[in-house]
Amino acid sequence: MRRRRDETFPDNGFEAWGGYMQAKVAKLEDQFCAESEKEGALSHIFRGVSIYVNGFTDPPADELKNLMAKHGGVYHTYQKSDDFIIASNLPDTKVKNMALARVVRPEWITESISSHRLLDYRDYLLYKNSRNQRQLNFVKKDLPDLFGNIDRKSSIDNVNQVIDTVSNELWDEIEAQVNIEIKNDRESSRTLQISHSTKTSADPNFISEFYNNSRLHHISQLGGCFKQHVNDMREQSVFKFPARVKLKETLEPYVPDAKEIKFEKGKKIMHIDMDCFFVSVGLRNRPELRGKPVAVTHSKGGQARPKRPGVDRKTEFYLYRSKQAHKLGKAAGIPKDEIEFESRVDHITDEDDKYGSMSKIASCSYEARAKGVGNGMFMGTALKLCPDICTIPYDFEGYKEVAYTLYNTIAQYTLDIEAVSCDEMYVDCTELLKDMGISANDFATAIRNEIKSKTGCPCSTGFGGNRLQARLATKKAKPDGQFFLTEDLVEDFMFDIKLKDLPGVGRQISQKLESLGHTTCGSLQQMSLAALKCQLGVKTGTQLFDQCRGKDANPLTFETVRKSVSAEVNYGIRFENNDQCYEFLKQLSAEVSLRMQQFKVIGKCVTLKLMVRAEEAPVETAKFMGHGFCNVINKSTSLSTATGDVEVIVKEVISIFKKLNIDPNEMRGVGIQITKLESTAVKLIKGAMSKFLNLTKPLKSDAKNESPKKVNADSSKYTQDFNDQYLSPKKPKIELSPKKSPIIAHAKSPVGKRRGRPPKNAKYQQSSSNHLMNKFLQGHNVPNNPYKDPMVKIERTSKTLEVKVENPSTSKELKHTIDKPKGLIGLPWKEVRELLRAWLDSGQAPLPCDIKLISAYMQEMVVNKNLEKTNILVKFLRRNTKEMGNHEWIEMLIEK
DNA sequence: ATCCTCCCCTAC
DNA sequence: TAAGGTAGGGGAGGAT
Ligand SMILES: Nc1ccn([C@H]2C[C@H](O)[C@@H](COP(=O)(O)OP(=O)(O)OP(=O)(O)O)O2)c(=O)n1
Ligand SMILES: [Mg+2]
Ligand SMILES: [Mg+2]
Repeated sequence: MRRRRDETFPDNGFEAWGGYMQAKVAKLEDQFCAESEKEGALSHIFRGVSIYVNGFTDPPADELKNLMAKHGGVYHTYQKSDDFIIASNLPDTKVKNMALARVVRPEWITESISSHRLLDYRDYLLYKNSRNQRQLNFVKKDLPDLFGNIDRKSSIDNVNQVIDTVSNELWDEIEAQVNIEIKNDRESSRTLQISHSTKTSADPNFISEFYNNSRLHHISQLGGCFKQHVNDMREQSVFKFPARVKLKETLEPYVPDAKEIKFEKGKKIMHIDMDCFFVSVGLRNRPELRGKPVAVTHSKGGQARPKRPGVDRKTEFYLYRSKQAHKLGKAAGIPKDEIEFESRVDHITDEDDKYGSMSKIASCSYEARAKGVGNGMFMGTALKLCPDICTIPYDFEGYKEVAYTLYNTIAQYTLDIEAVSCDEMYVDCTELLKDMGISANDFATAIRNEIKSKTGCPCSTGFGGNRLQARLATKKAKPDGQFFLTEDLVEDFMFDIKLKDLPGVGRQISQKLESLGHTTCGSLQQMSLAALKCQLGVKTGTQLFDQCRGKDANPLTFETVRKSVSAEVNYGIRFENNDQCYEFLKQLSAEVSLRMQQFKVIGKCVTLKLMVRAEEAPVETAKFMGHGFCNVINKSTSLSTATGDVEVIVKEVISIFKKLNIDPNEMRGVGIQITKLESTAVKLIKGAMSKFLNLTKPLKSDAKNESPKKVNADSSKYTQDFNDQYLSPKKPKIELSPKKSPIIAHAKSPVGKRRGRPPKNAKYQQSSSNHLMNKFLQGHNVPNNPYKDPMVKIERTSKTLEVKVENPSTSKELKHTIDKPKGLIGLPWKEVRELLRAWLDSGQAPLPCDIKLISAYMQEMVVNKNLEKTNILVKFLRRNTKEMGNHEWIEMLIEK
């Protein structure tokens, strides 16, 4: 049973159409003011308050708009900088990108109205992070302290002047809280209880609060976003790179000489990675810390604190070590007590010691590394190695911005990019360098300068004949350097490389190899292929055999298909009863489901992962609110049909949970993963829409046209909002205004890999129309792509489609489409927009069926009262078309 | 042989 | 205090 143990406006893609949005916003606002005065307000409690509603809310945006009007507030259809953002259930990827201190639950509005006064919005923050969190909930000794806290709060928080002007009520509110606080203080332990409960999994906002502060969550999400970003760029690009010309102009003419650097097989693979990424970003506005040992961490460090009762670090650390010893013993065939090894937990002292901090260092400067400090290390350990280390806080916004600039800088020159993480990628420069006729060295220098001047952060690059060489070259180049691992250097270079530094060789494998007597590549070259396979398995053995010789046959993978969606929390999990468990599972399911909507997938296999305190482990964990020493249980269910529905997921997950029969008190971690994915995205080929829709239908039904209408509808509305806010700029010019949130997080359907190994799940591939699409687009992979605009690509595509598809009954199907033109309806705004743009760009005369599709779509928009967007569309169409007949018709519709 | 489930490992 | 996520490759061993 137990296994082993602003630009005020969001970039919605229309801004290039002539400053239309600004005018639009102003006009809407005027309209709105007039309207609300006319109606006679019920109260003025929201005077001076403006809101912007993001995503789904209860009550819905329309309702909130009414309420604001009736109570003296302002509702913005598009976000302005002073707006409070009203939201109730943002997925976390979205969360990262907002001014969290202003994201407020809709209850703030409704409850303010029902209590006839403006309540403190801080009590309704959707996300409280440790910095702006209201301090009142925590234990305070005396009043002065408390008030001091509040004062500091208001200034730090940038508390809106609105709040200050209505401060009478605010102060009433604070006084009330203070009284409660005093009362609680008298009943001494009560207060502790309260503060405890806001910090664990039992608290309703725990998940958001945790994710909001989790570095690993952030880098994971960002990494995913950039993979998608590359997919998207490649999908939409015409593979022309004007920036190449500009760059070349700035360079000295290149004279190829005999000593020109050569890489293996003529390939020129670049790897690029930001230097101590989080630190570099943090140092941009802390120049006084440059040159010092610096670390990014949550803890201030160096403070001894009282021991929590029940903590037994010795026992817990012993368990970690013996588990590791056991593994090693098994791996190397040595009795486990004879093994010597280093554990992460070796140098950590007790909590009441100044070296006792178990806060992790996300990234540290090279000055700190010189003293032995490393990423992922405990703060306590680091302090011992480097007592004068300075700590700086996280800046997730900043990381996102810099990462985005990094990617877009490279993308100006080529899209042959494999995204690795937010600070790192591989780039196939073979075509690029040949086309530009410049040297790898010049390109590296130029690109690094460009990135540094745009972001203020240094990076390093390495070049080689394959990905392994490029990556090792980068390591050698760091910090702030570049290195070219040319063919003639490879052999000597590899000899001294530590096995641990090979990508894919981590703690377990390197320690195992060490027990076999190998620490370096040169040494491992002695080992036979057969022996390696035997020790490490066929794949890993073969890979390592090649790697230690500097060989790597794996090509870069530019485009990726997602194979799983998951969410887990292994921090702060403490339940008192089963109901709390269920509630948490529900919330986590909702998170997973939202992410699935975002990625436009549904899935067939639900896996629940639990971390449960091991029997021997102390109840109180060494790390505050950590998971401690645990057994991990994974249990999955296969569904007969794929789903993305929260209810279904919750049901499965709870059913698994019940079967496992776990004591809720012993739970330390929970995760939900969905695999066996299918795409729900209706993939559009730009232009020739009707034809495509016809042809897609058979494919879609083949693919089990299961995507429930409900999910689909929600998803498209959700995604639409999402995209409106976060759509990434297409043109590099946007990079000039770094204020503009650089978001890459918009959802796109997965696209089949163009290179690399075929996905295991062939069904998904076949069933996805994207696969077809992708196959047909391969022409764009060729250098010097002759196609000038998206339309050409499309025509070509649809022709191919016509040829490929055997079904001859095109005309019949076409009729079908005209009769039931739901083709565009339900598609995300963004896709429709792209489609129309491409369609108009083509200059192609609209076919009657296309017009019908658009009309139907707009009609639907009107029905849904989505007038703003309809209006935008109409104006856009009018500006860009000479054919007015159909649009007059549409306008008639709107006036109705 | 091939698939499935559970697990381990790695990377950022 | 502290924020130990997430996706992918791969292997063992049982079911088919
Ligand atoms: N255990 C880790 C490793 C990394 N990161 C985060 C912080 C890093 O800044 C970022 C990028 O990881 P890198 O491996 O690229 O490390 P750095 O960029 O910090 O340093 P380097 O100069 O070696 O690339 O990911 C983290 O939070 N925890
Ligand atoms: Mg880095
Ligand atoms: Mg990196």
